[in-house]
Amino acid sequence: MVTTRDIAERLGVSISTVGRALADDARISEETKFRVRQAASEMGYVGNRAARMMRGASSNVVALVIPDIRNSFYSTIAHELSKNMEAEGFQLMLSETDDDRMVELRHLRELYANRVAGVIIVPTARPHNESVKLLRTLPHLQLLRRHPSLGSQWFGVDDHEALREATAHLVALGHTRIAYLGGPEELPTGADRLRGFRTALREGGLPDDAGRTELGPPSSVGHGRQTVRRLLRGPDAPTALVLGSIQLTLGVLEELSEQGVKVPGELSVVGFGDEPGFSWWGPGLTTIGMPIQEMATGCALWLMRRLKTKAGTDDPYTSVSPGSLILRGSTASPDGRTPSETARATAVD
Amino acid sequence: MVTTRDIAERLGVSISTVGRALADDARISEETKFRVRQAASEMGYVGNRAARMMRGASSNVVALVIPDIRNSFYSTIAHELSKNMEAEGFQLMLSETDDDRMVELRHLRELYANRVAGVIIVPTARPHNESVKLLRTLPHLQLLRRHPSLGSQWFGVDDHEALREATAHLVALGHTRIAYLGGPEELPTGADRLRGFRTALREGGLPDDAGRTELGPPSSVGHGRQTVRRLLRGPDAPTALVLGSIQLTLGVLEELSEQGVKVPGELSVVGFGDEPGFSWWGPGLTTIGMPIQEMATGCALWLMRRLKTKAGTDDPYTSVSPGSLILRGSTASPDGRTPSETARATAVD
DNA sequence: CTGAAAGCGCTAACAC
DNA sequence: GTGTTAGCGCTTTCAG
Repeated sequence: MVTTRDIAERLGVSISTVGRALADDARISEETKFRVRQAASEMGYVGNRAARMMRGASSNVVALVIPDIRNSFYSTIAHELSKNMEAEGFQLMLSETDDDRMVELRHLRELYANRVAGVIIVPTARPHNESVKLLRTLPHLQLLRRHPSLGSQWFGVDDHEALREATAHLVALGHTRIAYLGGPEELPTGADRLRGFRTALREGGLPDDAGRTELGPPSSVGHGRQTVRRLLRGPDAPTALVLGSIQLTLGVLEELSEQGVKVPGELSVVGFGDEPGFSWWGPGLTTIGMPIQEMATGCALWLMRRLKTKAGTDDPYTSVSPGSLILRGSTASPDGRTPSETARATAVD
Repeated sequence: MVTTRDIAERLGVSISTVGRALADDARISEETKFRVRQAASEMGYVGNRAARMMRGASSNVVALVIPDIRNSFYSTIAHELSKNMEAEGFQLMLSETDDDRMVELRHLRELYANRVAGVIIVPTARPHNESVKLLRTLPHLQLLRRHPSLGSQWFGVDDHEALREATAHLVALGHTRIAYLGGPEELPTGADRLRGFRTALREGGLPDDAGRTELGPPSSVGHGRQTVRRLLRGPDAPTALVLGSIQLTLGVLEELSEQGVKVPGELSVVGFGDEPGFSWWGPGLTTIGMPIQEMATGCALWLMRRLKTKAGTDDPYTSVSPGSLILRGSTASPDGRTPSETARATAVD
């Protein structure tokens, strides 16, 4: 492991001359700088960041704390962050919580021990008290989910509006028995999406029992499969289904394919997110597209700026990106007409 | 930022006593240990790993260097590593190279500057010379791709056999114009897969011009779309297609869906990898399943052991996991019979 | 059982 | 222009 001292000895100069030369200090002659850089390169010198950090330099590591990287929302975010940060010389640390607050805490402790420069976090439903304390002393940013105790720097999407729009689409088609399958209410996103669903029903003038809600683990494909199977077996089976998470959507699609359920004939479906396979599923999945990429880029740029300018930019900051409903073939009127036929019929009426 | 010194001052003991108490040194009385731990906890003390590293402690960070986390192979690997490492108190650094050797080099420099404990890398086609040097001084492990200059610690899958098996399946069905679309030959995986394809043709007794190979960027969905479009337009359009990368498969599936190509009627297709949507694509995609998860777990365990036991376990190590052909509906004889019909026919013949 | 002191690699006063 | 020195937070001799 070659150090500045090694270079100094070899060149017969002092350690600080080497340090200054490498830092391109104005007081060092060009010739010395050249010799030092030459030697450093030859000897394979790479500065020790641990030592620099002890001298007050800040880390160049930013951590991303998320439930599960296999969820494409999060891998998109990780990619976008990584790309933007690499350009600025930052490295990305990846911490998966599996939505377990104790795992989250252990990660945050490690991140703090490593004195990371910043943290971008999709918090668990109820972060541990110590997690909150740790984050208070670290530049951080919440993503998607927003927990009041973790400050007011937040980048997310308009979950309420997205679900409202998706549900309103089904209401407009004439559905009166609509089910919503999404994450638990204790997650901020889960609560917002559920509210959006209910808002649309209310605005559509539907009675309270028109909507049926099934909440559960948002990242469980299996839970999606089981729930949709149960929903369809019941006596008052819904004629339409709105999803509130990618993984649940994946489970539902698998199950519906396997059972040979006719979509949109027997059931209209609105998915969540827009995965590669969604467009070729059955008649094409009508789904809620989320601007994850844009959000992640914004988030990266904001944090980079925050970290570069030492300034205490701790002002509340909120960025809400809108989702968009992508219309394909999986939704139709309960009587079997397609959306366009319904539109025409409505126009004639 | 609270240090051991702060604790020492508050308790009126020396810094070394605090250090020893926190390290659970045998020479410190239980009472003192208790008081120190109490104070540390109250004051929110978290040890500074940078300082520890300067005293010779090793980092608890392992880096994963991959082309693109959005590729589900890599996100699965990242997840599996993360899960296994968290249990051992390690953190995961994520570095994306975008298959650019200069980006790869910049990442490796940073990783070295941060003195990471180890590196798990899916190398670019031709790593920079300095990258090779850096890796030599760092415990590392190659994943999937294997570059001779980067040592002989490698975890991967049997690409040759996987493609051989997939292609043999098509040959057995009676196809005589088979196309292979995969990554460039300069990637070790690309070369192996291509060889597997050719081996199967040869073993099937097909002439050299039976196989048509299209090599290109393995992670470009768009390239997959364009190539399949071009292939199908030609005069000698193949009757079967084997894919050699996930992203290319995604592109091909999108394009075939969009163009309404009849599968397996007009074209038999064998995909690469097994994504959620592959089972519900058209008639179900026959595809090459890769045991990525098992490989990643093995890889994590191996590296953890290697890092825990300071021992210089630098013996060559190679682990090859076998892929498996998953039969669904996208392959049939060129004359339109399904695989089972062919089997029966063959039996009768 | 506990304290004093040295030193890891680097940077930044403070000399000359 | 360059050298000397101190000190970041921690561990680890070496002394009591």
